[in-house]
Amino acid sequence: MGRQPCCDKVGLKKGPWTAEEDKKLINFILTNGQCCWRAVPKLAGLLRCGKSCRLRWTNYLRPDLKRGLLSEYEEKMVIDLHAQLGNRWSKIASHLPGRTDNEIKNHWNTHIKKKLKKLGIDPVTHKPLSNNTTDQNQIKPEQPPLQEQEQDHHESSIIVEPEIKEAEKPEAEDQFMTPLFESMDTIMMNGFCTDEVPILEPDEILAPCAGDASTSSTATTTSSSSSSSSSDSYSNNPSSKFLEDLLLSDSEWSNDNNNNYYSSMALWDDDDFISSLDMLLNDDYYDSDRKQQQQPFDASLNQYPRMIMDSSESWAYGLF
DNA sequence: AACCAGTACAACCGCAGTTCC
DNA sequence: TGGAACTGCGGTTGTACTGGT
Repeated sequence: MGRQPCCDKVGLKKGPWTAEEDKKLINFILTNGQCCWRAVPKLAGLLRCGKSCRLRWTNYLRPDLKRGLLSEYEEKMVIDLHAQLGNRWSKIASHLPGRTDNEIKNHWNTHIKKKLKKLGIDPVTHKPLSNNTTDQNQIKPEQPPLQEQEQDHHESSIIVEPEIKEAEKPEAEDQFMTPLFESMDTIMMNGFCTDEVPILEPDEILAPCAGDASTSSTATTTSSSSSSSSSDSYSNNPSSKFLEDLLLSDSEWSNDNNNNYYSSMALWDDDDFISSLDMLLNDDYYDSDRKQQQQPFDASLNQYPRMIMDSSESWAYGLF
């Protein structure tokens, strides 16, 4: 017997999600938590496969996601991490709270690659492009990309990140930071590391899964098996404490970032999240107060992705 | 106004790893 | 211990949008 396909294919919807589907999914996860994605579409009344639901949730609907372009700081972080980890987007994403692997991957392919090339840096090897030629293929045979080098490490069981003990990660990663970006190093040397910024797990926000709250967090994209220890430590703490700490940090960060990006971080405390979701799930409420809902947000700080947003869809984006 | 090429990003696909029985 | 089920990940595709002509 072959493996059962992830979905029946027949009769299942594909393509862009509608607001109605989003609502159903959010409603379901709100009441049931994240468990058994295969069963989600059936139970939630969606004509989607479980995989599609999971992706929609982790990449788009999760309340702890940041929306908008990556800040300059985040970009540098991505570049630096990419130099160390290669195309392991989920690992990279785990260092950037509120960002998904998909988002980072897209941003890399559409923005960062070009920027690096403009700066004369090979986005694959993270080394200066040859002056003689722009054909990076001529470099490759002599100088394998860091990514490939790391592959070799994997093959010889010398794995960069997985072998780093959780408690040692911040220091350990400092060692791996390349000097490509002095500012990054400076930040790291000053004691800031994204590993110290806990990733807000959905189960810290949402009502716990009826079945097993302890496992619900594993369904998030950013909570890979190597998700930071800090998130673990915070999972036992009230999220209000976490947010308190985080917001304090944010205010400091925003002073260091001209664009005040972090002031727009969409992290919610428990009460706000639930009440706001209830509010937003109610079209009438949201439609009538949409302008008011959006007022606190500076459009320049919340550069939502270009989307088709009619009045029935925009409720979802008010979340972020 | 219409067309077209380039861009950005959501979503899909298929494979690999993990868990469970 | 092996296989099925489930989940996560990275690569790729599809399509809406933008800007130029």
